[in-house]
Amino acid sequence: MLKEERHQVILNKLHINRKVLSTKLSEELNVSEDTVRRDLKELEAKRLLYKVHGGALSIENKIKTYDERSIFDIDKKEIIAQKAVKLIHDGQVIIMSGSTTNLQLAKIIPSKTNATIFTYSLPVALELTHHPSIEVIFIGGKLNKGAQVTTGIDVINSISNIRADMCFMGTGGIDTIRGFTEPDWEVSHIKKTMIDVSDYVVAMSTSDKIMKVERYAAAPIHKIDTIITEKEPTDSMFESFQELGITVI
Amino acid sequence: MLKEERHQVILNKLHINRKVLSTKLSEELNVSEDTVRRDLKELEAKRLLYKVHGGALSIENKIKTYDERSIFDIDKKEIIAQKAVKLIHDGQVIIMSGSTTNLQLAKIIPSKTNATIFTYSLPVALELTHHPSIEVIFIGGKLNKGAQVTTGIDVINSISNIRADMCFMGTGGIDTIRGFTEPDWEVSHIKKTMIDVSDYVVAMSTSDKIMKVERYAAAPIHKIDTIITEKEPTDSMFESFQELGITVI
DNA sequence: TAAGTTGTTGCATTATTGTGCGTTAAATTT
DNA sequence: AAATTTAACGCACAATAATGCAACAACTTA
Repeated sequence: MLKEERHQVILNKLHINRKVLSTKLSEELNVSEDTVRRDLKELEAKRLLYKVHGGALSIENKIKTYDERSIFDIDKKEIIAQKAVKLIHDGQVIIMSGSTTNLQLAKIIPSKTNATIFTYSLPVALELTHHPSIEVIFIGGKLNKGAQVTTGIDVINSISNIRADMCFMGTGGIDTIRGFTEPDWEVSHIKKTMIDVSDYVVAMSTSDKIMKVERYAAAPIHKIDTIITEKEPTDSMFESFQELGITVI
Repeated sequence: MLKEERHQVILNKLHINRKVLSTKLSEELNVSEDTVRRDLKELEAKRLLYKVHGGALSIENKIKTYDERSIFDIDKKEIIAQKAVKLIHDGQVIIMSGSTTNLQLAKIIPSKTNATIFTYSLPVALELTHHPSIEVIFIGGKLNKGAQVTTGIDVINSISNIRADMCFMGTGGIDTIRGFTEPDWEVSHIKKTMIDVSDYVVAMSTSDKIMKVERYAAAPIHKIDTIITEKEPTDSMFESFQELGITVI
């Protein structure tokens, strides 16, 4: 493996995971830790990462305003994204909501994938900017600064004009009785619309959201086709969902 | 095997595998490694690949790594932004286009300023995300990945529904006869629409764009109210514009 | 046709680069 | 403070690159 290749692998890993460990890299790349260190040193000199004891951290952490360091459960979300990305196929029209899980998903879509993605999330759109072949349509509207997504009636109007094969969304809570719920009224409406225009609905959430009920209903449970969490689908907590015919991954 | 043939083979391999090794190529093409190196050198000069120790990688990879695009003339653009920010007042509705100058401007808007800003630029919107009081409306549409802005008919439609007090835009070229021109057809249309719906038009550009004419007309010169460059407004290059009643800052 | 011109290739030689290892120094953890 | 982990430094060795030169072929010109 060429040096440049290693560098790209390292940067790629860093982009997805926010950090890399020298020891792990040494194993994965089949080179000595010395070489890894030299690689990191070079990349640091180019300001593409910054080195710390034991490895390196993504420079984006420092620059990006959107504070990705504060993402909880980033490893769980990465697992979820890994499962979700398998559902994406060429030619699909996909809607993605504005969760950090979706951001992780956007990062790992294979570069050969050819699809159309609608989103109202600034970070997701920015991420997809680096993808060579995905067509990205941004759904405009009033910007919610905290979540860095657009909201409001414009968003709902725009979405209702879409006809999507699939939608991926983060979730406030999923419950067998109360269905899919959100803590924010606006968001619940947007997601309701997303679900209405999508043939296939994928709910992504960490397992702590399962059987949790938030204030505003977004959709009854039967509207959800697939639930993705970081746990094994054989976990007993999913039984009642599977009985309702929902696929759990 | 002729040189051109080898070149084709190399590029082909590169397209498939994303990398080639000098040693392997030497074997496969039945030429010395020296020749392979010379081939790679030539192809690199033509920007068809980039050479590294041991072989070469496809050019797309390089671009990815080159993520941090160096902004040209950043100091000039800062000066322009400093001048422009003085034109912003509370309560205004402003449209900002997607230039790096506008990004600089977005960065320095005082936190006490209270205004509504429409934009179709991802970086500008992201930047304004930190501003405590500006209301940001993002104009959705198909995403142009290179420039990180939305384009297309949706953008034009959205803009034509706005009524703005002021618009700030980067410019391709400004000429007393041919007016305000752009190298990109789509962009020229978007800017034309922006100008139509704005009461006051501010053109921001580095001085090298003055008297330059690009391919597509965006607006006749009398539609421009103010021109901002990094130079002093007393500079002789602005005389003809001032005679036309345009303010130069 | 002969001589010259140009471009391509391979080889020998000399630099440069990339890598791993042993040792010592620094940082981190216990 | 001691033990452990990680980093840094110098060195040796191998792989790769650059350079100058000579051989050769294809073509042009006298």
